[in-house]
Amino acid sequence: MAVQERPAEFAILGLLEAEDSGSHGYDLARHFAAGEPLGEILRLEPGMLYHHLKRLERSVSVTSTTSRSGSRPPRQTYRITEHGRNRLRTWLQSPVQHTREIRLDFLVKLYFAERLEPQLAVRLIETQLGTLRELRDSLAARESAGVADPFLASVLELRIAQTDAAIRWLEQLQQTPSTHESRNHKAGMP
Amino acid sequence: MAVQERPAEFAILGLLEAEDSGSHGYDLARHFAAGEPLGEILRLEPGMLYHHLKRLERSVSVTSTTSRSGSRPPRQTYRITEHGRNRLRTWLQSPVQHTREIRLDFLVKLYFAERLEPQLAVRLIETQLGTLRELRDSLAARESAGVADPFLASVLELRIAQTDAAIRWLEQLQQTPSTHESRNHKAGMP
DNA sequence: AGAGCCATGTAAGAGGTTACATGATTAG
DNA sequence: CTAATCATGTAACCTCTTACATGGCTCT
Repeated sequence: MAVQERPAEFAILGLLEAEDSGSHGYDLARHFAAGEPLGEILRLEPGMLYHHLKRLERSVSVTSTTSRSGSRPPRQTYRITEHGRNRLRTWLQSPVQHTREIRLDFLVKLYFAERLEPQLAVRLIETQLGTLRELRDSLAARESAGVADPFLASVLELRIAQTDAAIRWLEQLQQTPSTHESRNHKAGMP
Repeated sequence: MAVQERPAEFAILGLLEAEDSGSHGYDLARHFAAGEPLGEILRLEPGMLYHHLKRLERSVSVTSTTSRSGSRPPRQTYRITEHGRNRLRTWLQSPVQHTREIRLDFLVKLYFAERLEPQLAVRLIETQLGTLRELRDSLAARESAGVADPFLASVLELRIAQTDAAIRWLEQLQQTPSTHESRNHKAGMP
């Protein structure tokens, strides 16, 4: 697995971006539970969630403040930083490079792009379509150039079929734009 | 990742099944290098290869004999055992349960089924088609039952599209049967 | 009083990546 | 003589999964 993917960390950043007042671990955890839309594509157990929060703090993408309300156990309230916001925005604008990443990485990007700034989602779908079309064309070129091994030919056909399916799905997304109300839409992320 | 997947170990078993006289690590490694058909779907670095061989030996799926030929460095020659043969055959007959496993696990199964016993590949394609069609139907049922969240509806549509693409690819495989000569075809695995 | 929720973690271990260690032999 | 190939591993380091530890609060 390539270094620097970590859709989970960007998902956490995305949740914090939508919460001006910050959020704490247990609160964030609910979004990753079964039944929640985000939980349907990305499951995150408490252990890993708290681990990611520590990592994000180390990379200065979030800051935390300890607060005890009454006699409850103390909470770590996390807020996204300027640096975190920049990383998030860059990530949300970058299409995934491989068809297999559509299922997880791209869906997470789409989820937050739609919720944070619908225009971002429109552009993301466009650039992702461009990337996948290039990929499809390069696969098709390899196929028509002739593949010696019949097994490898099948593999190529599978990849083309999966990529085409993703392309058609994206085209359909483009035509039936999200009716999602941008409840958390802010004037614009920096 | 679920326990007990390890397509890499079954790939090693598959290679050993085709070599009556056994094989050693460095020899096996060549099959997993770039350029080789197997290497196109499953890359295995030396470190992991030797690690898997040790594991397979511990689980009595293979046995090893040390042999030094001349003054060369001593080789560990590995041979598949009866138990290993049974595990391999069971694995080759089991369809994968998720669409995302088509790209790796299923392709490895197909690769070895075709090479070891073409009839096995025919049956594997059939049962895999059955599994994927059931999956597609259950996804379609959930879709027509109505999904509240529009984002989740998109996710469902993507999964259906990817599953359909895999189904059509398998149907095409079925119609244009492998012309692969069963060079290593034996009377039949036990 | 007990169940379950709030809240944050640690521990153990499976599994993988990358790089390097070692040392002999063969090809140019 | 130098580089590549043969041959087998170890070491360090990530990531993720699963399970559990801790302790207070709230609801019935």
